[in-house]
Amino acid sequence: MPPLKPLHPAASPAPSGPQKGLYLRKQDLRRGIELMFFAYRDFTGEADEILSELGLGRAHHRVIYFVGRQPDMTVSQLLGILKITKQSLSRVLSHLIDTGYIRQSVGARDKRQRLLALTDKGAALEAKLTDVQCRRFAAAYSARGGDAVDGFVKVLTSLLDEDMRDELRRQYPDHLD
Amino acid sequence: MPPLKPLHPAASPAPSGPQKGLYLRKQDLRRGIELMFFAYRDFTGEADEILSELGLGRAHHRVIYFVGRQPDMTVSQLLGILKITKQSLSRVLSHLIDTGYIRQSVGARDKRQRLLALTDKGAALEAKLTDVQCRRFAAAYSARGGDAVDGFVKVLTSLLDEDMRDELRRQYPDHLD
DNA sequence: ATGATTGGTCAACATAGCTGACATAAATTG
DNA sequence: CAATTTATGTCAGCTATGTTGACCAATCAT
Repeated sequence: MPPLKPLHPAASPAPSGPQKGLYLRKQDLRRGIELMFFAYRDFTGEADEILSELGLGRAHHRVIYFVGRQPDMTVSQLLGILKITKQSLSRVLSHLIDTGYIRQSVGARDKRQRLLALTDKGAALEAKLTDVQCRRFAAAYSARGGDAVDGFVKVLTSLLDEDMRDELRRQYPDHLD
Repeated sequence: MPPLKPLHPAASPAPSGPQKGLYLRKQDLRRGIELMFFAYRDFTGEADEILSELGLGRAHHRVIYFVGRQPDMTVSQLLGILKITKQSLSRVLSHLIDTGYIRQSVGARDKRQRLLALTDKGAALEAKLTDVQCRRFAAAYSARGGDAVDGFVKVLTSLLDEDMRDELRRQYPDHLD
């Protein structure tokens, strides 16, 4: 593949058009868009490989991750986080239960609820997957330092829809908002 | 849906385990993982809606975006950016050509190459889609300020695979590395 | 001329989302 | 208690987007 030409030749000065801040130039916004695309893909890539060897996909990963994050969560809660249909979840969840990664128990307070938790097998996989992703984050965070991490978290938080920002506040009470 | 319990009760003090930096606590790394998931979903959500009304999907968006970014790019270059198979690209690209969003021309230097460019119709859609995503970024960037944007870009860049970091350096010569 | 590169095509398959319809059991409410 | 709502599950079918593998044609480079 022939290499792409740079979008903006090094010689071209920063345009001084009608922008409110230097970081609000169209060019910078597009870089943000592209960074999100590339970073998300690379960030999920390693876990995807591990999963595919086990015949699992990213959808399974999400279930395992969030169930591991909060044992005995209900199906409703999981649906609310993933924002997919119960039919979509059902396929993935059933498979994880059949293959012994997740177990269900009946809710004590409300017997309609199915409380979800990882089995030992599930917890082992969750640890492995979370580990590779945490390593990547730890490397990035270490390389860039606390101030950069702070900015990263702030900007990502502001990219969220309103309701997810609320949700995150509930999840992480000490979340800088 | 009953609200999720916070992962870490507000009362619990920051653990002082064997961490190198405060932002490298397991909790902070997991928040990073979750932020990437939620932010990516929300960030693509608005564009997805526009696309679905036109019978298009995110794959079409990517093609339109990157072709718009660099007119007359070759199929090889596009494949190299998207990192999908040519068969996957073919389906999407053919559709965009058939429906008049993209046009092809034969390479002048190398007649095997098909140079890709947006039609007026394609450019209009690209503008609309990029606009909604840029708006979201502009809002987030403005809300958080230049230092936060700087940290955001730095951390995302460090989350990339090595080769994509090189690629980005080529794309944005003034990219802080 | 030969071989490599660029691009396209056909077929088959897998994952992961979706809608719609329907069922069951438990909880809640009048 | 009866009626309704809620939580969950299930069946059937559709769509979008990725994958392999095989094969072909045009063009370029040696």
